[in-house]
Amino acid sequence: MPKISDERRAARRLQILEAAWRCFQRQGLHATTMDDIIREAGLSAGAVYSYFPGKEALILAAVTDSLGGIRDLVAPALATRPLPAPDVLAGRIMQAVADFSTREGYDLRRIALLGWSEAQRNEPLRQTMRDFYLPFRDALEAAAAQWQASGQLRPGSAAPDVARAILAAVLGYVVQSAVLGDVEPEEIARGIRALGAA
Amino acid sequence: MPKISDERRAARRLQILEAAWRCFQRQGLHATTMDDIIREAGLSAGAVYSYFPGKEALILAAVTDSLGGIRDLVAPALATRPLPAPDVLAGRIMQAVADFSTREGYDLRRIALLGWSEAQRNEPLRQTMRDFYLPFRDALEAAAAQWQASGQLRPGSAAPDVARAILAAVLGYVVQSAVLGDVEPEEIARGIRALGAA
Amino acid sequence: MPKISDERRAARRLQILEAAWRCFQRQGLHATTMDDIIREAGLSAGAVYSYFPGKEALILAAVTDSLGGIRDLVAPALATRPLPAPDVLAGRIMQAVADFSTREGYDLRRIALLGWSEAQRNEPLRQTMRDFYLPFRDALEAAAAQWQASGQLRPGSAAPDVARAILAAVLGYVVQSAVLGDVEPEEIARGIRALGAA
Amino acid sequence: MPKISDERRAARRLQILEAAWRCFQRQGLHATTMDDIIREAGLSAGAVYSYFPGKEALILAAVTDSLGGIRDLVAPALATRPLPAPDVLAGRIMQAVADFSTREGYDLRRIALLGWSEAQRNEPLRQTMRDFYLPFRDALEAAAAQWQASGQLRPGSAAPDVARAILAAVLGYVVQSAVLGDVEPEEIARGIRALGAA
DNA sequence: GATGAATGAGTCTTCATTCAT
DNA sequence: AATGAATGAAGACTCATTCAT
Repeated sequence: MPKISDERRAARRLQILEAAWRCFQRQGLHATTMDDIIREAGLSAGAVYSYFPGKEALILAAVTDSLGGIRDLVAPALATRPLPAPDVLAGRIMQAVADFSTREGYDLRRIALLGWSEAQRNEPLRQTMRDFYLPFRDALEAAAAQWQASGQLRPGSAAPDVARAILAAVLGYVVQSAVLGDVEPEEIARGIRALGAA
Repeated sequence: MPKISDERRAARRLQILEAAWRCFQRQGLHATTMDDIIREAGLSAGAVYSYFPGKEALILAAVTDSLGGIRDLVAPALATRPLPAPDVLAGRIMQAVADFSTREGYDLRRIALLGWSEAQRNEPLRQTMRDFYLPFRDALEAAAAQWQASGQLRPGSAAPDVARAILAAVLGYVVQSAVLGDVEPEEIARGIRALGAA
Repeated sequence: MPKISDERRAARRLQILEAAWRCFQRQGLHATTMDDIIREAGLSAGAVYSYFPGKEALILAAVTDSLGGIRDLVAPALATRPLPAPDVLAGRIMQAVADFSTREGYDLRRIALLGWSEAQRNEPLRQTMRDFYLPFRDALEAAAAQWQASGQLRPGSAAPDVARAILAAVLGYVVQSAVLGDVEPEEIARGIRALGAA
Repeated sequence: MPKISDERRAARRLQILEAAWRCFQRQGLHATTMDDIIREAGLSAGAVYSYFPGKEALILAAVTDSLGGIRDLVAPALATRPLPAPDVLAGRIMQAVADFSTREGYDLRRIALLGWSEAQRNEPLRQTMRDFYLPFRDALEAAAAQWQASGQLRPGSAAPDVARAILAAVLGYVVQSAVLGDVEPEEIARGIRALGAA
């Protein structure tokens, strides 16, 4: 039989990954069985296993790709020049995550929670996450340095602290939104702004 | 054996719950088998099942009790008078969580992540969390109202927004700490303070 | 502590046995747990085990006692003199079983089915049943001999065959009644009578 | 493995069902473990569970199929024309049951007892049995009407009563045979004949 | 390349029985 | 004598993965 084209292979891979996303988000990582994913993808067990060596790999790929998706969505906000004020930037990042989440069938916030949880005991996944969040925080730190230079931060403050605070706000927005469900990016942004006191 | 005293019963219950905590934190909620917990508790299967009707209940109890533990630790910070400035209060709350986590064998931050993840598809657990976080956020809102009254917030800001922002910072600290591991409460607090610009 | 009186012991035994009857009839032999019986009897596990060595013994005792109960109820019918005609006698026996079954909480027919089933793989129980049914059939055989002598049976017939046929009718009534539930002793009796053709 | 043919699927199903029959008959319904059946069938647990959703279904299928087997064996006796006399018909029906029972490894009489017992607390099974016995009794009633018409029953008798009496005899034969083991269809038939008195 | 039937180790849970108090 | 907490050996069922066709 003729080899399948690379293009077809990539499409198949994505088909499986999206099926996995839908299942993971619906039922969680562990409650999702390979059979669920196989059926959702409309393929055979053998087919799925020829694209991914196992469930672990599927989880890792699903999370990695999600993370990649966010990176692409968040990057523009970070690259905006002139750099928006801290509260505005944070708001835009959170909004990007929220927008990504409204995509048909994937609520990124839910997947993020599942991934964080899983990363506690899944070393490759943990590493993947570090590889995503650390550069992201570094980018925030660079932004903080600019704010500092332009006098938008309290004098004597440290860029790493600011980066950590803003990252916390973003991650915390995701948790709050997934668990309580009644928070908007704009509210958090306004709250941050409010803290910038008299 | 004759009827066991209420005190002994409670001690046994705690013995099992602590074993479950240790296991959950080590291996995650689903990767932990009842057998793991049973062995860790040093009891028999039947004994464990006579205190908890099943794994689900054990998960719920573990998370609920953890949450209760935090509440007790965090309450003093919220009750401090005069009320500390926003960044100081947030720092104290995060510090309380961090302190709780150093207790022998339970890292509360890890359990929190597991719980948030599980709450996505476990309705009783989700409700338990709402019952914990909502009043906590209300308390933050009350604090925000005081800050407003004393002119510590930017004029025209809304207390609910501030409460959401601070809750996000605290939750985000937990995520960042669990996933990246290189964040201290103090750093986030300083970062928040830094945002309170000129 | 003073020894319990024999009378009290017997009362306790009966209390347990009746609890077992009710449970067995409600849930079947195997679906009934010792705990069900213990709770139904309102005693402690230890108490029940001090009267019966185990579940097996409880089953055997429950069935044996049921059988004894029938024997006592059926005996008068067999002893009636002058001996009633075959269909009348069969009707009276079935009626006795039906009457016994209306006693509060024990439907003997149900217990009979459970016992027959269990006897397939429980040798002591099987033996107990043989010890009950064989003498009963012998008594029927004696009756048949009398019917023969008084010309109430077709000439040339054998008393053992008649005894087997009547026993079959009685047992079959129990089955039919338990499984289909719409049969009365009187109907079977009339049916037997109808067979005594021209 | 590619898709299995319907034929092979049916063969596998039967293989499992026959294994279950053998186990049930040997050890009873509840004392038979799924593991027993799995080993007897020479398959894996997963294979068995892919053909039957659980033990309950296996019990129901085993009994249902047994019942179907009898129906097929008994039907010819009921269809014989000219219709045999009541005692002869009853004898043939019982003989059909006895013949069925000598088949390698399945004693239908034992399975019948197990099924009756189980039907007490298993509603689907109970319904299956009603669906089998009721039409069978109806067929007997039709036969009784013919006997009546041809003057083979005592004048004034009712066909439903006769049907009930013959069904009782057949069921009772099964019980007597399973519990006491020393009864032949012919004996019961002769006994019934003997009751047709002078 | 693809299929999906089969595998079997592993999971949660139950329950008859015991025995320290 | 009585209690009822504790035991632990099963039991039913699941599911990631493989491989014959």
